[in-house]
Parts: sequence; structure tokens; C-alpha cells
Amino acid sequence: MPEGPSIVILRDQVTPFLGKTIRRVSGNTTIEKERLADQRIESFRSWGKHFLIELPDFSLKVHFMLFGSYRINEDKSWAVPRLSLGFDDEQVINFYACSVRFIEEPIDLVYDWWADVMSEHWDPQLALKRLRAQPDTLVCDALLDQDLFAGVGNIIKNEVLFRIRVHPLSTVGALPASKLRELVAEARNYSFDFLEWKKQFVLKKHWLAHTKRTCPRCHIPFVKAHLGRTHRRSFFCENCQLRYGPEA
DNA sequence: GAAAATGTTATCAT
DNA sequence: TATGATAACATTTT
Repeated sequence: MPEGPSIVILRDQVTPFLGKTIRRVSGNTTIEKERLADQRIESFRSWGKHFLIELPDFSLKVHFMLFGSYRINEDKSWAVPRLSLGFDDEQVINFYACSVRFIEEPIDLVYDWWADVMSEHWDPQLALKRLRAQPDTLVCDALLDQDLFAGVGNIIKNEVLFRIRVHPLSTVGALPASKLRELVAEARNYSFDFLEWKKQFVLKKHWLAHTKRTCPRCHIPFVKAHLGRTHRRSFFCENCQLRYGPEA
């Protein structure tokens, strides 16, 4: 469910609830959910993988982690919602298996919008600058760094590196300037392709690297390995994805 | 049916 | 203190 573009889709799907007042609250969350009753929804926003519901005096942050899901005007009969928000006319938004938390401060003070690859305020220059400040970071870690590329997840990581022909174990500092620019540009560009494909329910069939066994360019087996700080799955071609780095 | 996975955070060990 | 392994959360797909 996660990755930034999916949250953008959710944000779009709930626009009919904008300005409506929460009438009923339930769910198995341990937060003080009763606070949400009678609150009017000021806006729905997203930052990276965070889905934000802005209310007059505070906001709610929903993070879907790995397994989270939601239903609009329908129930998952087999599951108890983590949080269910009821509105007039039996309208409802149900969140399942996600993390929900309150944010007390105004969310513009909490989030750096220029770091969100899906945001209109995304700032590639700033991303570049921050990348150059950490030359030893592996590119596979850099792409997953939510302070740098908020919204990028493991699928986007693998697809971006394949597109720009960069080996996941390359270091940021060893990339030629043009490659580094490509990395930043493609992180956003692929995310928008992801968004369109996901909307059309054809995301998976457009994967060129993620979960794939064979390189579509070289027709040789991909390498699958758990790389980087977080040991996340990487699928890559050792032939056409160049490894830039001190020892390579 | 086991294993793995689109993710993150807290805690423990070194 | 910093780094890294491990656990925890919880659901769907392979």
C-alpha cells in the first residue's frame, strides 16, 4: 500500500469529505480517538508516505507501514479498523493495520515540503545539495532516505536505479554530476509514472527490475540481494548498471 | 503453508 | 556514543 504515489491517490479519493464534520469515531487504535469527534476536516494532505488529515486545532497522521490499507464507504468485514471515521449519510473512511498519531503543531511547521517527491514544492536543487553533503552514502540508501526523498520506497528505488543504469552499491560521491542529477530527476519522474500506472491498475506490469529475474536489456539474470543500511531487496543487472565507487 | 514483503521505530547488544 | 542486529507491529502474495 505505501510509497508516496499511493498516498496521493488516497488524498484524491477522499476529496468528497473535505469540509465535512466527523460524526462517529471507532477503531482499535490506542490514541485518544474521541478527540476527533465533531472536528471539521480542513484539508487532506500528504508528505511522502504520510497521509495527513488537518483539523482546526490539530492534525492526524496516518502511516500505512507495510500492511496498512483503507476503505472508503465500505468495510473489510473480516477486519477491525484501526480507525473508522463516520460522517453524515453513512459515509465512512476506514483505516486498517496502520499507525495513527496526532500532530499538535501546525503541519507546515512539521514538514519540509521540498523533500516530498510528489509535492509541488519538491526542490531538486536542494536534494542535490544535500546528497553532495554525504558522498559516502550508498545510492540504494540515499533513495530510501525519507529526509531526502520522502515518498520513495523500495519499488521506486529499484526501478529508478535500473532506469538510470546505476548499481545500488554505488556511492553518491562517486557518481558523475550528470548521473547524480539523473538520480534526483528520475526519483520524481518515476514516482509520477508510478502514480499513473497505479491509478490504471497496471503498475506491476510496468516493473522492469523490481521482483524480476532477468534483465530486460541484457537478457541475463538479475542479481537479487539485500543491500544497504536497511537490507532491503535490490534487483539489479551487473552488466548494464554501472557501479561507481571508491573501490569499483 | 511457509516465507517474504511496497515500512518504521524501539530496544538491546557490541 | 555510535552502529548494528533484532523485535515488534500485522496482512497479503508468492
